[in-house]
Amino acid sequence: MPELPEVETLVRDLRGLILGAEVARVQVSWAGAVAVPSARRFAAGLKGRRFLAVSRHGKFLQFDLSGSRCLLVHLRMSGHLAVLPPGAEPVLYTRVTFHLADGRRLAFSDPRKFGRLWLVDQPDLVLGKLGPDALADELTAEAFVRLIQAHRGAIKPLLLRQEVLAGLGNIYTDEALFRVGIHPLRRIDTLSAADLRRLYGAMREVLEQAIANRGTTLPDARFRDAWGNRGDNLGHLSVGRRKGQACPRCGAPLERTVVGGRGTYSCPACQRQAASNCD
DNA sequence: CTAGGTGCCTGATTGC
DNA sequence: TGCAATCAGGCACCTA
Repeated sequence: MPELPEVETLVRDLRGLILGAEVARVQVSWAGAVAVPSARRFAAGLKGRRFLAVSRHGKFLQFDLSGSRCLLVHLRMSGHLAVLPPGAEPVLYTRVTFHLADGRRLAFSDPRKFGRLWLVDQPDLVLGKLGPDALADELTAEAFVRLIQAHRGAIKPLLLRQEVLAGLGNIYTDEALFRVGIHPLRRIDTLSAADLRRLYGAMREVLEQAIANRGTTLPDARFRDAWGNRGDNLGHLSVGRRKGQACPRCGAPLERTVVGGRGTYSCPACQRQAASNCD
């Protein structure tokens, strides 16, 4: 499931591949993939545009196009983008194909059909609801502490809310909480500012390490970079998908629970529930 | 406000 | 063995 590091990996790859390229024609194979506008207007509106910039906001990819238009892509669960050389076999589950003027294709594939694309004049119409990006320079440790302390309830579900903090998903949230020994259900009001500063540091480390490793490709997942290669970060996960295996810090068997409806991996010894949750 | 549920989807996994 | 039921999961949306 692409989270911030996987999206960043794709952004960096695509930047090198398609900047300056012109869209000759767009083929929408599944109209549901286009959120805004209609599939027909989406295809027509992209024709003849050039890719001027590629960036990322949380898990959204942003492609700035000539003519002051903007293509936004969210991969959700199983979406992917790949640049195919002329004559390459089509990718399975391709939903939208951008035929480039130089003969290559940018293919958006998505078996689960959760991913969406937008063609807009103002990206803020879609991105404006997002909280600060988890790796943004402006998100200092102090800003992070204030951001978290503005909310109540359990820490993990809050970290997953994109309108609060953009970019974290299930895997890296679990990793960051493990690194600082905080239980996923720990109530925010029981965490000190020092706890939250440490969580901030762990979050940035986990994300930056995953980007350096070109993302995490889970055994049963499909994430690939723009070249079709798997990410190398799987072996660097401490708890993710390691139910029953030994905690890398204390050796206790790691457990899988459900928090906020999401599979959650943690160490029952290193990440104890706060006492205040039990009174 | 937060918590908890449902629907969207389909490949993989589980159950009988 | 084989088929059907269930699960996973990001996000929007709904209700309590």
